[in-house]
Amino acid sequence: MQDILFDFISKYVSLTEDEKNAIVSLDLFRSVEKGTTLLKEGQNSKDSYFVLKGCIRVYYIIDGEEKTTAFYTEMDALTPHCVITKAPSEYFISCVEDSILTVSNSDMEVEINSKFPKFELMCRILSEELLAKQQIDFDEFKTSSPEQRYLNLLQKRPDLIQRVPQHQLASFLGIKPQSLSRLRARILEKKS
Amino acid sequence: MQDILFDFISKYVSLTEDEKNAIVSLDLFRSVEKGTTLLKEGQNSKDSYFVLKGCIRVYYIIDGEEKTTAFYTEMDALTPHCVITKAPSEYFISCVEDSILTVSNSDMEVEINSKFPKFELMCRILSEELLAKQQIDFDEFKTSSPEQRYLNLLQKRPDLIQRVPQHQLASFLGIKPQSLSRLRARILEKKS
DNA sequence: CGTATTTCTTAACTTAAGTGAACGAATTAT
DNA sequence: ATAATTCGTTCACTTAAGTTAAGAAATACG
Repeated sequence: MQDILFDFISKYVSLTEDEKNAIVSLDLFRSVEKGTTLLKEGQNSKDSYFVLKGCIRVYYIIDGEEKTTAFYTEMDALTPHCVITKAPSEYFISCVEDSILTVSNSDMEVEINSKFPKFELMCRILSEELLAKQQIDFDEFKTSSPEQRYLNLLQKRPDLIQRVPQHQLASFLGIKPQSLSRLRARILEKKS
Repeated sequence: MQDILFDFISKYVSLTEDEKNAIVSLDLFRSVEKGTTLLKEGQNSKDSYFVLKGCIRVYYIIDGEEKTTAFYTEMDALTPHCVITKAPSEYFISCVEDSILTVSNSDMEVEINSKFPKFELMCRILSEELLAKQQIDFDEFKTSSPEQRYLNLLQKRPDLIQRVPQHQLASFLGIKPQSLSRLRARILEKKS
């Protein structure tokens, strides 16, 4: 399981055995059950996550309704907004499936980063990359219709459509569950 | 003018006079005329921008139509996607107004970052912050209607609505110019 | 195993966005 | 200065998403 983490890190920097051991000794690995809430609205957590296996989601509760805005699966890293701003969280994070994660505290990260400049470098490259990637995702979202967004998702993350409940997918696509059902029926119609 | 840049930097790290001089000696400042194209689709630029004064925009040309997805104004930093991925740009960047920018080459940045670890730290903090901020923007976009998005923009960036052409604003809000006109008329109606 | 709950789909109706066209106003080019 | 183009708004019409409600399917749970 640890290998997944080191495979991921190796895309950015190369680690010595000592450095790898330093990471392992932090004891970051956690198994979490489907349905577990990792972060609640209003909380002031310092934890960041990296998904080794499974799926977690970010959602808001607006007017009593759950609005899912993001899914994180294998090899995805998530630093919640509240960790950066040190303000209470505006959203929830919970497990869509039984998952294995690393959970790292931001104090811990500051310490590691100052001890190993290599991590600082990795974090910079990683967040620049994530920022650029997310910009493209946002641009695609803005410039396409719900139907195009669904077809796009089908191309880029086909697994999500299988493993995630429809009503969560719907808000992820910026529409209502009923509209997603209808839209899918429409697409099937067109194909035939 | 330089002070704006140093004010910005001081939010993240504090610089010595030597370090400030090192930056000034890079000769990053550029005046650009309204309408100037800074980056074209297909180009492989290494330049990043920081807006000291004015406004620049990111837009795609999709089926012959301009789709504006982002505006950068005073104190905003923009590293184009192609600089990160080293692939040809998918979008254009141009000046909405006469502007004063800093333009920095990524080779230059690598050099500075290795010379002054402080910059590395600043870049990491900055991109983490931008990533978090953009995530919230994306979430708000997903969870609200065009009308709510317009009202939200009116709150958060009222200047944009004044200084930017309507048809560019429209695609920024994910709709057509005609829909933006109608939506604004609808809001005025409601108020009275 | 069966009941309760949640989830997904369908349908009818409402509301808002997309489309194509027209027109005046503003901007730009010559 | 004038012509040409671009821009913003309005309108009528089309299409798709929101809403409300109902029923079927899947899932959770005692």
